[in-house]
Amino acid sequence: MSHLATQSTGTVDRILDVAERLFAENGFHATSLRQITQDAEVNLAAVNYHFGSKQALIVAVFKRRLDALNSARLARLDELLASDAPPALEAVLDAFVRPAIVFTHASDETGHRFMRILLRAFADQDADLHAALSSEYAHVMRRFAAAIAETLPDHCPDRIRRQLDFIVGALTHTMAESGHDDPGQIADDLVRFSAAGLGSLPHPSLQTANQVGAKGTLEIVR
Amino acid sequence: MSHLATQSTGTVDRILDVAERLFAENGFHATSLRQITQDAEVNLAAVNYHFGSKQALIVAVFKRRLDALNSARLARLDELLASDAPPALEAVLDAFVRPAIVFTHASDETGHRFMRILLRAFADQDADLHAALSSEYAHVMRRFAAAIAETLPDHCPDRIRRQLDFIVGALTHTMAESGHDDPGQIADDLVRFSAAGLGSLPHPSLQTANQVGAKGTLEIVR
DNA sequence: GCCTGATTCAAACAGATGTTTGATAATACT
DNA sequence: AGTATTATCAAACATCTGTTTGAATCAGGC
Repeated sequence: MSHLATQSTGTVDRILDVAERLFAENGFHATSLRQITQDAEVNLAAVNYHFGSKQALIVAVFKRRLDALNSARLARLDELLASDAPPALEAVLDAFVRPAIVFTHASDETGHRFMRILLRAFADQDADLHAALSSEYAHVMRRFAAAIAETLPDHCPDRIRRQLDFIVGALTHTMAESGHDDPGQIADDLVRFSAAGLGSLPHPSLQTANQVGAKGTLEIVR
Repeated sequence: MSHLATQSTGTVDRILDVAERLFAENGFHATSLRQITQDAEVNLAAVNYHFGSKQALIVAVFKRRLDALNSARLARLDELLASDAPPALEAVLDAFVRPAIVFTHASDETGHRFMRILLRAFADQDADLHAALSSEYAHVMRRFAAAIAETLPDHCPDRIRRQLDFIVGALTHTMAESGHDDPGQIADDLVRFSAAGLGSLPHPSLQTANQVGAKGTLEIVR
């Protein structure tokens, strides 16, 4: 018993909040359980009691926020697909990009903090972390890749998915580094930037036999 | 005495090589000096003797490779600017992107390893590291931003610099995550992608008064 | 030869780390 | 009521961390 089965006090939430902040500020390894439990005003043993280990705590911190972000993305995508007309490329990209940007620039610093953790997760190639996240993220990325492929029917889906990696990189980097600029402006720029980039794909008619083996990010974190 | 003043045996080089590998594999904090010195077959105290501290070793690992990469970039940019005709946007972007991609996909795994460290440096917002790198990188980024601004004379330089952040993000992410695909193909795609994105900048004529305060990545690591 | 500086080495230092333990307090159930 | 489960707590566990020390070894100059 012990792990996972509880929903009682604010202890586990307080741990998650403080851990999220400290992970973003100092990194996973550099943040000690004593630091977390002290700031959260809980006992040192509470982390191992409620989560099982430090590693499990890291994963828990991620899943909590990622669920919200991806839900927002998919909600916007569903809304797009519900209408009769096929969605424009810009609209699909906007559904993917804007929720992330908006979340990052939330009034409190929560979003910005979390996005720096996300960038860290890309850097730290932590096997457990990737495994935990891929189960959630894979679904989302597949749906967006499919929606984009539908707006660019002439193009190879693998190629599109590779380009999507560019967008993810630009988005992640921008979210982690950007200051307190106007989030709407940033989202506008990135959507336009990405749409133009995708639109510049050469037509497959003159495509020579090139390998698209492409073990890109898609297979690692989504 | 002690620090920095030596160039004797292969001890310091052996430490740098092993440290670079382990930092890329496990991160800075997760890599211990005992691990490094054991793999390098040198004494534990050698790191503190030759570099002064673990932090100084981290910086040293970076500077060694970054010098080579940025030199290659600037050499290609100079070559471009030397010709009479003003360079095309794609050519400037290529001079920035391709050396990084090629270096990342070097025959040995050195390049790929190092690029994962670089991504880690973006994630870990280490003050000392940023300070050490900015002194070198700032020069390079300023020159490329200027060259790009010259090929897009109508546009606001601040805006261009912000777009350059998108490219850096896409490049860094791609280099850190991409497998053993064809590097030339990746560079081609990214250059075309970036050029199209930059080319889609709206003309300043209809530019409303929007702030471009933009404390982007440029000021942090270059 | 001897001496001087630079380098290596084994050992110890002082602390921080994640995790476990066993007791204690709080809560829920019957 | 009383019993069982859940949660919190202080303390200790074993291990790892970066750094320092002082003696041993090597180099080259005189």
